[in-house]
Amino acid sequence: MSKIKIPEGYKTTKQRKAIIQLLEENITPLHAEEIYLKLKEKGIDLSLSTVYRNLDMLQKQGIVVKAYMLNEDKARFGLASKKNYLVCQSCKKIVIIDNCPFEKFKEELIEVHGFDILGHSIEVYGICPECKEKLSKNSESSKDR
Amino acid sequence: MSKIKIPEGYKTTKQRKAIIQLLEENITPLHAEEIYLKLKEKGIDLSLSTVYRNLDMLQKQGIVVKAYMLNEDKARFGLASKKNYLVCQSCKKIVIIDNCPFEKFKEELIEVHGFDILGHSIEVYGICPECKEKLSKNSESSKDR
DNA sequence: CTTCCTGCAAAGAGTTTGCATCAAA
DNA sequence: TTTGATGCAAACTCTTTGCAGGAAG
Repeated sequence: MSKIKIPEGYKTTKQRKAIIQLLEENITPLHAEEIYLKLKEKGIDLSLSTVYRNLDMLQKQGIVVKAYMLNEDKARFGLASKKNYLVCQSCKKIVIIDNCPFEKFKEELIEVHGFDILGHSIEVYGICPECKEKLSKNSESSKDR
Repeated sequence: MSKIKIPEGYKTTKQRKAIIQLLEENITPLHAEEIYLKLKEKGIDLSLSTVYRNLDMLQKQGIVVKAYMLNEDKARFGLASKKNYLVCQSCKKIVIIDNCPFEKFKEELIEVHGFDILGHSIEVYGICPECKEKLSKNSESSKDR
């Protein structure tokens, strides 16, 4: 059951429903082609251009956000509600930052620069606990205890 | 006089020097083509592929950062030292955030998620004071005083 | 002189678009 | 029915690459 509703004036097609559902299931923003392939695997019949056209529409409706990650040249698409996240540079796992502390910072920016703040995006790169453990094991065994 | 030095093993060509200098002069990260055109205007003879090749090298050396801005599909390139900024959505002016408050937040993330933090990027979108003023004038005059 | 750099043109990759067909309302 | 959505293939845009000539060390 999808929480996101298809906007007024747009038809409910199985491709569109599937794309939205997939975005809801995935915390990680996906490449257009990943969306296409994952849905194909699930037995949904669609084309890459349908994926792009739907993502474009959803972006214009403010439902989807398009973002480029560090050292990548393909756009990723995710739900607008999932915007601030941590990325593990080793396994690429993504962890959403729920209580974005940016709100506090906002006031400061408004004071100092006089900007009206409309929005923001934060990307943080690091190593997740699981990978940290694996990596330290490897370095220990290479030291041969 | 350029603060950035050309890395060891790379030759000092006029194109390379000019690209680095241009990046130093501009707070705003530039598109590859903008760099190409601006340098052409200054009378420097270069090609677009030279721009790309140099930016690529500088990025691998950690001197330059490649970033995509919201609603843009072309990469922008700026010096790595100029990473956190405010962007005016109206005039596209960029203001660098000097004292990034992220450091405080980092501790919190490490505690909550157990990530080792390697780096981060913050983009903030808003309207700068100048544009705000212009925009409010326009809406007043449209109200006809 | 040797090595690296450049310009040009061609190739590549991701994304967008036109058109005929198809399905939702 | 009417209107919007889809699939396909072609077109486009940005970026990368191969190669021969040229400049820096």
